[in-house]
Parts: sequence; C-alpha cells; structure tokens
Amino acid sequence: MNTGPLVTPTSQESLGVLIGLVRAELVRGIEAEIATKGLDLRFTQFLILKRLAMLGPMTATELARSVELDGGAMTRQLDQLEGRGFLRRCPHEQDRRALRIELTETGSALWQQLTGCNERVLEAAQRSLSEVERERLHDYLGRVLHALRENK
Amino acid sequence: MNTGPLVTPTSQESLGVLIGLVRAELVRGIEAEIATKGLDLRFTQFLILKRLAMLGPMTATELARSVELDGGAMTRQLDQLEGRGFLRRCPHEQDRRALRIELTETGSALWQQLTGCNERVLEAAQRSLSEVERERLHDYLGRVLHALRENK
DNA sequence: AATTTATATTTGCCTTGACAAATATACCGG
DNA sequence: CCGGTATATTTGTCAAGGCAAATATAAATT
Repeated sequence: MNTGPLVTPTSQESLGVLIGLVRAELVRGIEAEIATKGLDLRFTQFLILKRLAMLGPMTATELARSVELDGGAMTRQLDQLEGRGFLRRCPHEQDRRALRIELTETGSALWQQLTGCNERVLEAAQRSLSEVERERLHDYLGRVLHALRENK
Repeated sequence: MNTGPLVTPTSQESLGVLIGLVRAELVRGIEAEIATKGLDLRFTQFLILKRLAMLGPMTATELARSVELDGGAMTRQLDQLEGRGFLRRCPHEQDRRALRIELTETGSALWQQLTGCNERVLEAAQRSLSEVERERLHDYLGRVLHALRENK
C-alpha cells in the first residue's frame, strides 16, 4: 500500500499524542530490559516493587495512588506479587483497616536485579539531551502536571 | 493513617513516572471536556476521529500505528464508530486486503464539536509555559521518542 | 507460473484495569 | 457512648487492549 498519509510524529504531533508515544516506548523499553534478564514482570509490577524498594513499606492505598492504579487492581497485583513471594501484607499498627505492604527478602533481591533496568532505559531515552535540557524537560513536565491538576 | 511516606511527584520523580502521570491527567482532562459537551467518547475514539479529521482517509493499519493501538483493538473500535455512523469502511483502490477508513458527514460534524476539547486542555496544560518553553518541551519529547525508537 | 514470504483485517482468548458494591474499621459531632 | 460519615480493602462485573491464529491478498523469489 503505502498510499495513505505519512505520519511523522515528532514534527507536527500534538503534545497529547507525543506524550502518549513516549510513554508507550518507555514502557516497552523497560519491559524488554526486564525480559533480557530472564525475569517475568509487567511494567505495573515493576513500578510497585520500585516504590516499595525506594520508599519503604506503605499502605496499599498509598501504593495505588503513587502509581495511578485503581484500588481493586492493586489488590490483584498484590495477590500476584505476594503469591510469588516478593512482598508481604502485614497488619498496620495504627489502623486495622489498612495493610502494611513490605518487600520480602526475595523481593529485595529481585529489586537488586531490576534496579539497573530503569536507569538504562532512561539513560538511553535522554542520551540526546544535555544535562541542562534534561533538567528543563523534568521541570516543564512537572509544571504541566501541576497545571493539569490545578485545572480541576 | 497518614503514616506512610508522602509522595511528591514533581520533585524527585523519575522521568518515566512523571510522563505517565502527565499522560493520565491529559486523558482525564480531555475525556472530561468531551463529557461536558454531552458526548460519549473515550480517549481512544477521540484520537481515531482526530486522526481521520486531520489527515484524511487512511488504512486501518496506518490508523492503528499512529495511535499506538493493536490491530485487533482497532477493528473493534472501528466496529463501534462505524455502528454509530461516524465513519465508513470503504474498499481500498490499490490493495484489496486493506480498507480505506473515512469519516462520514456525521463524523465530520462530530469533529467540529470536538475540535475545541483538545486545544482547551492542551492550553490549560501548557499555560504556565512560555512560548519558547512550549517549543522546547515539544522538541525534547520528540528527541526522546527518536532516541527510544533508535535504541531497538 | 508456482512457491514462498509478508501484510491487512478479523476473531478468539486472556489479562488488566476501571467502577461499583460489600465489609470492616476509623473518626467526628453530639 | 451513639450515629453518621469517611476511608481501606476486597470482590464482582465489564470494557479495552495485547497476542496469536485464521483468512485473504500482495509481493518477491525461484
């Protein structure tokens, strides 16, 4: 075919589409990195483990909010990750409704293997940006996010 | 509760998470805008109509690639949008395997109503950025996308 | 021309995530 | 303390998307 209009994303693409494309590539890249290590983890699960590894034990709801995941979906992700031995649901000391989600030894060990994946992909993604440009990109995205959240 | 670690996305968040958050807010914002017009369209469907309106008739595969959607998912979206009378599947003139997807009158009229939603949300999103900064953001994202695609 | 290989679309199957209801517990005003 | 409201987690239901198989056609190779 080759008859239809040619799409050149980086030139006239609107911000919305562009951000979607970048995110999709980032997810693909990280999942590919994980796969090359012979591990079987989705991006969402990767994020959950990362949060726990970086920020320490927290509530399921806090975890859900921090990765933009629905509470119900989080329950099922926790089922899987707990079933595979990567984390534990402990009772919360001050609130009997809540859980304290924490990594197990196995989970921490897994994270040691994963820790490079994110950095490698992010480094590859930003390799054409100078240090100043990276900071600007981060700054701009932060301001855009803030503006969007203010808006409603 | 309020016992867990506090998440401050815009400060130390990694690029991957940040982009995910921005995209989620953009989608939410546009769907909300569409809803205020009394219309019933998901973000994906909005994107499909937009592509067709902006770039003219094209193949289902081209459409799918341009919005990062699986071919099978595209078939089903086309079923819905065709069923609601917004587009048509015409035979492709040079390739009998392919389709030529084009907007109907109804679809074009719908797009007239929708055309402001995207701009309004994007304007709100970028309102804290100067003209130069908007161009830089666009440029950086384009370069990041290019780098990610080169990488593999 | 025949055969192989690649591509476009559709369909079936399965997983994931959103939304809503149910349950348990916390918090707050009286 | 009691009642009402808010929050945490779980579960059911459903729609959306990814992947693979099936079919049809195109393109390339022998």
